[in-house]
Amino acid sequence: MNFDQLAEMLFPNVTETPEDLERRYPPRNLPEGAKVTRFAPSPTGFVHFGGLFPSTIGERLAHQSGGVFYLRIEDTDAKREVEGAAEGLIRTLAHYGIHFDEGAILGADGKICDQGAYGPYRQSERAEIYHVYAKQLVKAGKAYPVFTTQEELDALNAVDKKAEIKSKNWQEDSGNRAEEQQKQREITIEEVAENLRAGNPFVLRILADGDPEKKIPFTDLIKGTLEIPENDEDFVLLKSDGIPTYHFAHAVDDHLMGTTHVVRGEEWLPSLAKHLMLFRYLRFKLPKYLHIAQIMRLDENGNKKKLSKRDMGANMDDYSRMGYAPACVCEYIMTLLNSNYEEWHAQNPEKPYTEFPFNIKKMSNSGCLFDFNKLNDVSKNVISKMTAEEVTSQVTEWALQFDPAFGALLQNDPAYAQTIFAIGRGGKKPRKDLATWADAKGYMGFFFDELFRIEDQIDATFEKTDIRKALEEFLATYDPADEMQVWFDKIKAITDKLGYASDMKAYKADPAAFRGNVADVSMFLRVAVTGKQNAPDLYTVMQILGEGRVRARIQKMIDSL
RNA sequence: GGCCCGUUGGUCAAGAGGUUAAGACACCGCCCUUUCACGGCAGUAACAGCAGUUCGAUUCUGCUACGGGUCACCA
Repeated sequence: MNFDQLAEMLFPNVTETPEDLERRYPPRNLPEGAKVTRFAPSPTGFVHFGGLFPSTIGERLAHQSGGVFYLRIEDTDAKREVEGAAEGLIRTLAHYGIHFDEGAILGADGKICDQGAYGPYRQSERAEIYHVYAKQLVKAGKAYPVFTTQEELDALNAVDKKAEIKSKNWQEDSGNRAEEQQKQREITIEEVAENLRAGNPFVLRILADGDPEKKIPFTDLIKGTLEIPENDEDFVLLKSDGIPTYHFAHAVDDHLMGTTHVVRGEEWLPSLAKHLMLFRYLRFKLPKYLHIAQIMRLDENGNKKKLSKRDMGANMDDYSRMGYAPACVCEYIMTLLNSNYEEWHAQNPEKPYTEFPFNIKKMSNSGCLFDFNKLNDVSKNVISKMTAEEVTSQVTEWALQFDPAFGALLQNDPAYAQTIFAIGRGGKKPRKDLATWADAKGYMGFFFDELFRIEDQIDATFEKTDIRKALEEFLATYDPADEMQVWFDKIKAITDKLGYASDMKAYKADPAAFRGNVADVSMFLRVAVTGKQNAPDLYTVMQILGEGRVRARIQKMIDSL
């Protein structure tokens, strides 16, 4: 077989050589130790939690080392592509603080465009580049074409690939594959010529020289030393439409774009042998690999499952809807990424997570389960440190989008809203009640007459006449100008008048001696004023509500008794 | 089924041939407190199993079990 002749027949239009490309995309001029990483999604939908994860790692590695973080769109499968997905991806990532130095970016017109010297950054636009290397491989006798007729191709596209694989008999399959592969390798130059004349499409397959009985030692930066069986499968490099498969595009792109560290999910581990083979055939320097463990969830039977697209917590847009602040989600991701992050954060409470010395060695090599409890806790801590102003504007922004009626109330009187969110904020022991913006309504809704209603009842064990008397007495002596202590002393006085205990210690010593205590009287007032048994400090609440609202609500409660 | 990866409390995890096997979340109790939240203090709870190496193994080796991933002209 004359490989030069074959290469010319298959790629007559390719005139460039790999050397030309090397010149066009020279090595990057970066300081020692600078890492070049990328996020390389296929535009098939929204950003997945499992996608934000590796992109955060890539971003940290690059920017922490003074390197480059770029975005490459892997749109080599036109069948699965979703319109606008790439744009959405970029927007969502930016929302979570993931910004790219180069690659596919969002132009002023909201459309994708390229920025940087190593483009194009959309694989669909790089066909000629791949073909240069494809031709080289054919010339070297490392790749060969396999022809199919159009009818066969249509039939192939028609079947559900996944269903077919599942129903396959594995043992039978492995024997057949080697046989069929051998037959395809033996194609003659005449057969190629004939097929090309007939206009039959072909795929380009690699000529695998591996022996799966032999193991290649390989060091993954997260997994450590692994043993990879050599690849003996003549996998597809170019599909019949001339577009490369992931494997081929990965080798060519990450080489030309100068990627130093490939961060991707561990589901790629089984195809690593293919990539090692490609880099060897193409004489490319192998990048470092970080194969990260999957994010899991618990299924109905209590087994761990890969967090899939349909699961709650998978789509990053879900977090926006649920009211999680991006800063909280990022913080949570950091706790999952590096086990010593929380410790560092405790010691450096004021520093942003971007200053954390992210360390590959501290990354888990087993999967982790998504934990809303932990996310909520992290969120409460993050939000408790925000200023009232910040919380007000974020809650308002969230509510306007997802709870317009509530949003309108907040927007109507921003100063009032801010006073509400200032409760317990600041100081050494800030209130930690909000985990999401959506929680705000439940805690604070009663401040608005439109949302106020009696949610918790006063315990039926108390005499209605006691309640009425307490509330009436309070109205009689209530003066909003009172200092807190004066205000509470008045409540104590009412308590004593009722024959309740104003001294909690005395009450606890002998509960039977009293009909109730000052906490009970406070509870009457709290339910009347807030509609709830649990609320922030009642004095503060009354101060914010103002005399009119306080009196009206208490009167309404008296009337209802 | 083959191949690959993994397995420390309910969850995330530190650790390393000799430790009372950290810490965080969750849960529970107590204290503080007029309720809630916060805060403080304590508590329940773990090295998947079996062999081997060793004076000693959760840590090293092997096997088993379990979990996950993968086996496309998808990425």
